[in-house]
Amino acid sequence: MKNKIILLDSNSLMHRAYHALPGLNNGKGQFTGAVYGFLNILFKLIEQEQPTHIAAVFDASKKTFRNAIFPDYKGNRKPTDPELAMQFEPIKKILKMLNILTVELEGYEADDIVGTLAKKFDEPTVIVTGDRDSFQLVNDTTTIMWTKVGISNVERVDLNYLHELGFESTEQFIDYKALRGDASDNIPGIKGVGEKTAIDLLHKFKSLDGVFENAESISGKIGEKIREGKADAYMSKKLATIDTNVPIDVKIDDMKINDNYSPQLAEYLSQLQMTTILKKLNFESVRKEIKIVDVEFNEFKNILKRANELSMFVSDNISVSTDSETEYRLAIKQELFSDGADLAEALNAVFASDARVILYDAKKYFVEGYKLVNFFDVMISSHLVFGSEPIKNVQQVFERENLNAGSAALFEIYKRHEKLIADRNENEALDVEFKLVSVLAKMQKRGVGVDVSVLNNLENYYSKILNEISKEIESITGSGVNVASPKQTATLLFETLNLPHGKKNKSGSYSVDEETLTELADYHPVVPLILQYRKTAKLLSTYVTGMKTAVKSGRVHTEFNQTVTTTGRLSSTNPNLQNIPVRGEDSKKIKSAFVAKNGYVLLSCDYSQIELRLLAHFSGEEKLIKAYEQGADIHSETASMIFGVPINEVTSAQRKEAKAVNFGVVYGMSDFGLARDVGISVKKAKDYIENYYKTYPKVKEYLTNSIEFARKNGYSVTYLGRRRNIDGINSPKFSERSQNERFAMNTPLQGSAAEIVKLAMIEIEKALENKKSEMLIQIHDELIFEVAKDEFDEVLKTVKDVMENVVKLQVPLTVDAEWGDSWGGFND
DNA sequence: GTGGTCACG
DNA sequence: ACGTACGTGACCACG
Repeated sequence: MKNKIILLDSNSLMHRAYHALPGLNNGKGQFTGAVYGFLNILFKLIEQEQPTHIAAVFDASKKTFRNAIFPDYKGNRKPTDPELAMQFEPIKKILKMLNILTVELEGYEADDIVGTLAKKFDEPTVIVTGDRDSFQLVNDTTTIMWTKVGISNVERVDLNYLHELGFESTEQFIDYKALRGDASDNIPGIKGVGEKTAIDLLHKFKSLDGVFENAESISGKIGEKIREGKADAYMSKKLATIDTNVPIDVKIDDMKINDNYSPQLAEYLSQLQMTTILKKLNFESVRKEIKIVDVEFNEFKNILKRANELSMFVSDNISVSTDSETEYRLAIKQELFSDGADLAEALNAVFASDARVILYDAKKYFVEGYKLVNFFDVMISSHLVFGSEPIKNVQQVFERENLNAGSAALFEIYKRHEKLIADRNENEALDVEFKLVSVLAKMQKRGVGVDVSVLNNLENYYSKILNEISKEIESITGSGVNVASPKQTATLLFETLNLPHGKKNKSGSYSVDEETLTELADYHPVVPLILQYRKTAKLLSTYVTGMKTAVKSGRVHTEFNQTVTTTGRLSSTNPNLQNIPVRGEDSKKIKSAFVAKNGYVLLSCDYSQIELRLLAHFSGEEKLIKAYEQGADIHSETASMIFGVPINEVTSAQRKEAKAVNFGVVYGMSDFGLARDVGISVKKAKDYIENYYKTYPKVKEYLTNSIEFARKNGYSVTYLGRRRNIDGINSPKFSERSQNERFAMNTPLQGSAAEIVKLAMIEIEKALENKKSEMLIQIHDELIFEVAKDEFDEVLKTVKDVMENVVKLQVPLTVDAEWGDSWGGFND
């Protein structure tokens, strides 16, 4: 096949695309218009021109050899918009993944390099640019695709085109510029010579040299100006002439196209939410070539026997693949159809195979009682690969990878993710998640004991209270308002009763949340009743009635999700056992319904201030480290420092405020947020924060670094290397940018804490393997066990020991323990 | 299905 | 001038 080269004047194209689509962003604060427009031009031209080689050329710096000739060259240029500037790294990254060579060289403009390459290879070449300067590069083999206006209007510029413009040669085109100048590049040309004069002169004298050879014969004012402007004209010619001898080492093979795109490409494009581009790229090679082979059970088993790696997908059949191209399908016995294999038998065969089994949601199979020895869970790898975005279902994963559901697609995703995770140093994070899968499955299956009679009593108790409150509200207000409806409550309080209103909520009506109502408590007797009603209704519906429906054979079995949170924490659903009330008398009532079985106690072990300790560890702040080493009360310590009082004179109010500051740091504190939480003025809060950072300067430094890291890389990273995408951190919108900065500060702390707990869980599960005692629940920094009384001392020691020593930090980790016959009646 | 509210770390 | 604490899930009303 004959060669054909496409050379992209990338800076010019990025500018064109950016100005055609200036505001285009993906809704996450990332501007993508230039990238999007650039790729659209690129793909259109690839299709149209069918090149064999491509290079994308960039400007390396603003100052070039032209500035040595004329310091003001391009001196009138405004700085590049930051919204455009931030798109250069993404486009280069994408070009790399497309296997398209990017070229840049310090001191040279893109069009010099383009000109050099065009001349060097002497092959049919198409230069893509929005810049008319490059017209001088046109010759018999080189044409230009010129993005005349915007990005969709592309014209082919060849020698004929130049003739039609009135130029007899490319040389004339340069001379034209030497005479006329170029305002946009700040090339002076000859003062007083405009477009028309320049063209007239070139028609008459053919060239710049010709003009000056005959300069004396040009009469009038214009002749004078031309003679005066000789030096300017020749300098302008130098500036306008593209340097085709740039010392650059590119071989033609470096530019060879290769559509074996990087596996990261689809992922990255979908991260930028460039769905149109994704479609255009047709990541369908896998899809198109999939061979589907229907097999019987014996053949199926033979395939399993031969496999080293095996993906499995279950729908109305069970399909397996040992590569991305072929799918072996086994029909499953359905209710209406008697033929086909038994699903359980087929699954057992799969999991008994020596192969690594690639599947979606391994925990589901563990819970169903299958034993998976060697597996790769695509649900979990997706959560890591997608920057810790929540994974909702398998369909979402296939969509993001641009593949159709099937076992071959799962195999393809496995290959992509395995490489990606290794490249991103997330192997350890992945490994921990995989090891945790079976641990969580066991915890779910164990469940926790619930005494339903306690719940029944509570149901009566709270129902009665609710009835009474309702009656009282009705008698006070004279109307049957439904307090559960924020809308009705707002109407009652702010229209009927005319109480002073506070903030509005998102939907524009006045908020009736707890904070607002607490402030209004003294205004009208109905307000405290509403608050009390709400609290009681919550307890009744969520924790009493709701829990009752979740009890199966005396136990509730929550579901722990590994792929929901953005920080790497677990979440708990159906029912959520991570938000059982802990404060106040009612919490004890509810918790007393959770009971240990006969001969056992419930043991709770929780990390003390794990996130603050991680802050001390990561920041290396000596004062914090020392305080923790000495087992000091960190909140009092902080209070003493920020309020400037001796440690033994810190009041409980000061300690409370300092505690809020300490929490605030972990959340990426703002003065406003702290003020609101503590109930002090913003000014005071600002002082506290300032004092805090003065006291612990390395904490400040650490947090700044966390933000800088996210800004530079687009993600935050945890102890084990988990990444969370932080993509709005460069947003021009203050609130969005600030929010992302808080994410950047909080994620490494919350995420690393979550990982430490996960590591402990894995080790504890192993340590308790041959014990009667079992781990049941995880509540972020707390683990709850059902411990056989005769194993108690040993188990407590083991658990505490593992939790405190599972990682080695610059500060000690400490664990507090409580235990009792029920969750509510702890007696330590 | 979404928003408001409130339970937790 | 901007308009906030970080991370979740369940329940209710309402469209």
